[in-house]
Amino acid sequence: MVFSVDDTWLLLDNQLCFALYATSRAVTKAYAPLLAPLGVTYPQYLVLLVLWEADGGTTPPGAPMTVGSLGGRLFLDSGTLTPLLKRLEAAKLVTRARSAEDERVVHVGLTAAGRKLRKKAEGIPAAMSCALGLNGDQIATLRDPLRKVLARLHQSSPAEEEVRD
Amino acid sequence: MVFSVDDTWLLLDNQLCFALYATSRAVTKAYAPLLAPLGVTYPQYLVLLVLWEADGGTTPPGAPMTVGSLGGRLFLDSGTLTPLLKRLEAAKLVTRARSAEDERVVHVGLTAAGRKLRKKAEGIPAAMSCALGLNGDQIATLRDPLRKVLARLHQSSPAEEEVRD
DNA sequence: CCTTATTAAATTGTGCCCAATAGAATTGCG
DNA sequence: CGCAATTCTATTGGGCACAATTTAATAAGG
Repeated sequence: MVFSVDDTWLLLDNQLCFALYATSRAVTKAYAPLLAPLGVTYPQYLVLLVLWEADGGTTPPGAPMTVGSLGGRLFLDSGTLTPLLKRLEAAKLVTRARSAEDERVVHVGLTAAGRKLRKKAEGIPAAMSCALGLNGDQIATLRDPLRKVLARLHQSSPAEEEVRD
Repeated sequence: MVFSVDDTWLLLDNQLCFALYATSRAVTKAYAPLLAPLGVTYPQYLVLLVLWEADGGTTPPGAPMTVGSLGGRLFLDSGTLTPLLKRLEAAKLVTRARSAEDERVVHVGLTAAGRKLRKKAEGIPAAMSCALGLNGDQIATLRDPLRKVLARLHQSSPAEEEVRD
């Protein structure tokens, strides 16, 4: 039995991209019950992860997070982040304020409630690891090649920054 | 230097789920220039893949595709598919028609233009393989564990079908 | 039969995502 | 300085994704 390359590669279940697309959606759905107690969506949770990190232990007042730096970490632009941050602000988890030095910039920070939410989130990674059926090694084994692909895609289509040759 | 487990696992760049989420979005974006000549989006392309398969060589008139069977393949429900199929219908690529035997069911089929589009799509998998920087083996090595995770997630949260014990 | 479940799609409402554009502030340069 | 590029955020508009509800048709049980 002979298949043409095209026939085989066009089959949905042979495609990596579809596996990626479907799994990503399924994972996001799997977060819903874990995030419900926190009252946030998965993209909102990602914003909080970045803010918790920036807020973190050593020398807390590093450069404050902005819409742009958040977008740099999450690969999202203001078109997505602005309304999302407004919802987090309405939920009283984050603050948004124009920078005094540069009025173009909007600083994003955690409220006390937002900081406090971190405690309730600490069990989530372990719960997801269990839901996915993967241990730490297996997670790394899957994560690292994905980050390689991601880096390559961002290289060929950089998120607006200068491309150095 | 000692990190608590929670600290390490909450770091964005350690998370598999974020790598999945970010890579999936980047991949969808990478499809845009490849799909632009066909005039469809990535989810619309996925629907066409399923229809092309069902339309395919051996014994063409297998059971006709329906909104439900399409959703079964793509893990999407009518809330997503109905408007998407209406757009594909408006683009004259697919047909939608109530089944005569069961008026609840909507048959989805390809128009001549939809069938013809397959030719223009045949180069896409190879182009993506190149854009991702992965050969066939590497694609399989990444795809198969993703499908395992996907299967597990669909098992714990089945898409509405009966759960057998 | 005839009523009650069940099923398939469609609809509604909320929240992403992203491209394109617009506004406003700042920077660079002549 | 003055003004043209640049930068940062917000806005607009289209297209997913999904939960929850609705509508219509069929199946099942008494």
